[in-house]
Amino acid sequence: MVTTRNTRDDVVQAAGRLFAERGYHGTSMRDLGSELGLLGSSLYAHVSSKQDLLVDVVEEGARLFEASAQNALAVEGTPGDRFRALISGHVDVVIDNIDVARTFLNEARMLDHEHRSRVVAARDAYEGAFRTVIAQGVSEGYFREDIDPKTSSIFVLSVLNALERWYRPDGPLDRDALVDELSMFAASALS
Amino acid sequence: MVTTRNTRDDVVQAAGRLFAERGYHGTSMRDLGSELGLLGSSLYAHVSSKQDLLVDVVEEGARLFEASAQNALAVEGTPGDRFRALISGHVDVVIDNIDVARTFLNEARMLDHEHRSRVVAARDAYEGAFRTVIAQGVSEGYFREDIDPKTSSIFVLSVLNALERWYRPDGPLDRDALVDELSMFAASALS
DNA sequence: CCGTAACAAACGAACGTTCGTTTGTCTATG
DNA sequence: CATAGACAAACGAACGTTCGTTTGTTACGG
Repeated sequence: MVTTRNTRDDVVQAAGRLFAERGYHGTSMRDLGSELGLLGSSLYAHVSSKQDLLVDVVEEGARLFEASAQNALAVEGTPGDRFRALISGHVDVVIDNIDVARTFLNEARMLDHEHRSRVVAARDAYEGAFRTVIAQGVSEGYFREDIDPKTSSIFVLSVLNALERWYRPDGPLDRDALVDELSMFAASALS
Repeated sequence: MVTTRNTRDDVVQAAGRLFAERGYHGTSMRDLGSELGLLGSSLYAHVSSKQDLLVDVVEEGARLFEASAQNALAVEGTPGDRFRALISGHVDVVIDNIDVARTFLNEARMLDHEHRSRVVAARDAYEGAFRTVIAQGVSEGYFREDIDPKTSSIFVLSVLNALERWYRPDGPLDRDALVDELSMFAASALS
């Protein structure tokens, strides 16, 4: 008989899964316990509060997106290369961490003011990376001159963030096809 | 002193506002009562359950989007004209009924199976309208030949649905500017 | 190598609070 | 005067969390 014991990371991961599926307020500590074969009360051996779990999941999401943006901004080559790196990195973050990404995108507003403003700042910085690269693309002639980097970055991020809503691992588009389709769509929109 | 009494529509409208802001599970009947200057229990003079309120709001959303799609499909002229009508109608629905739209887009999954599958069907039909018009555009030479109407409709709807997340009535883009920017972006992406 | 102390993980009961909802009563309006 | 709207009290269930305790594993001194 294999009695696997749970670690804190198991709890955080399961929390991400349930928060993504049912929402933060739609998930009870007893729900979360059941998911791990535990009582709700047993979770407090690993975490200090339910809010704490949300903080952990959302901050991991913020870290993942931030790292992806930093990586893309450092890509040498044309603005088009960096633009594609932003898209490729975003796709990787979402499909490799779908629960974290969904919780980050949908449940961050349930955080208290302090933590939420940290997340808002992270999101603004992430959008700033897109704006920067798009502005580079405009000034270097890769994109149309009449596009507004601010508005365009919102539109492009809209398409990327929606991935969380419809992507299925067993769907017809694998990672590479997804990046191709998204890059083509977004690049065409700006060219 | 004007003590306006509340009607059922007042309750549904306030429910839409709170569901949009805090989510269905993040809104209590006492919260909703406070919003109207009532006790939570007083709401039961108007509705039979909290779930009922969600059904009302979400179904109104479904009706609004469906009507908009029907209207756009009936537009005479080029596929480009119908495509712009789809976008224009979507923008109108969202900015004129922001709370209903947000609840429809984000809280429909909290419905029980029966009602949710009705909403999923409505959403599929709405996406179908986009797919149809895009396919017309491809076969009549308005859009690129190598685009997939199914994938493209998802991408275009991603941009439109995200409007709910960042649109502010006092923002720099008014309705017409919004329709212009979105139509330009989407049409460029497909051309 | 054995025995024991320390520890982390989980239990199960209970806490106070909030939840959605029901009930019976009052009040104002048409 | 009938009725719809609101009140206020109360219901049982569920909530997040705490508590004292038990269990299984790990580390170490003799």
